[in-house]
Amino acid sequence: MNTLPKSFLNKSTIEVAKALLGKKIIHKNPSGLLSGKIVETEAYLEKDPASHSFNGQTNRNSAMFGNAGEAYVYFTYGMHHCFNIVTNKKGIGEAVLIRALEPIEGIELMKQFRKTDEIEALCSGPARLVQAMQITKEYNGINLIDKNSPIILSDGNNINEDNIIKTKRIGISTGIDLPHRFYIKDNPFISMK
DNA sequence: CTATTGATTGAT
DNA sequence: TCAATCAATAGG
Repeated sequence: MNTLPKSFLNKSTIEVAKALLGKKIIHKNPSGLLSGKIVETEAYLEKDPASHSFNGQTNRNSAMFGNAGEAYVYFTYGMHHCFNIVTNKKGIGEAVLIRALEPIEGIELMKQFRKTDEIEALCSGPARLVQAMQITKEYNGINLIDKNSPIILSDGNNINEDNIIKTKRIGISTGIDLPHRFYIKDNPFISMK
């Protein structure tokens, strides 16, 4: 079970968003191991009106400006958290939003956290997977490619370019023309179906 | 200090 | 289609 090499993040945010498909997120939770395969992502660039970083660094989004491979966890809509993987160099506010996972380990725990028995509903949405994986804002800014972190990014499959669908992003009101959402073709765990 | 707005979800 | 629910941000 290896963490992703640092060089993995040494690419553009768009490239990283695509390359993350098929990789794994593992949370060493006190109640048990929780893990899932990334099946859907969205890229947020610094010059993107839909990005939190568009208007510069603030207290809320400062984690986005950290080093690649760190976590950016934010709270929104008064009730939800979302989980991002920071990309690009320190000082540049770019990140990849994880929108959906295919549950692998700790499925019974996820059912409890999410209060549902439907496997396909456990992690098929940015706020859903955060609930299922028990990610909290305490993890904002932690290093995800350090073996000692509670949450790590792990190696997995590489998805063939032919099986990556590229579309417009979801839930935003600006920048809707940018095709920065990526997901694995024919995967049943995609959000907003 | 007050008002508005979300990178959403779940119920109606 | 709409309510839930609140921190960050914009405006005065």
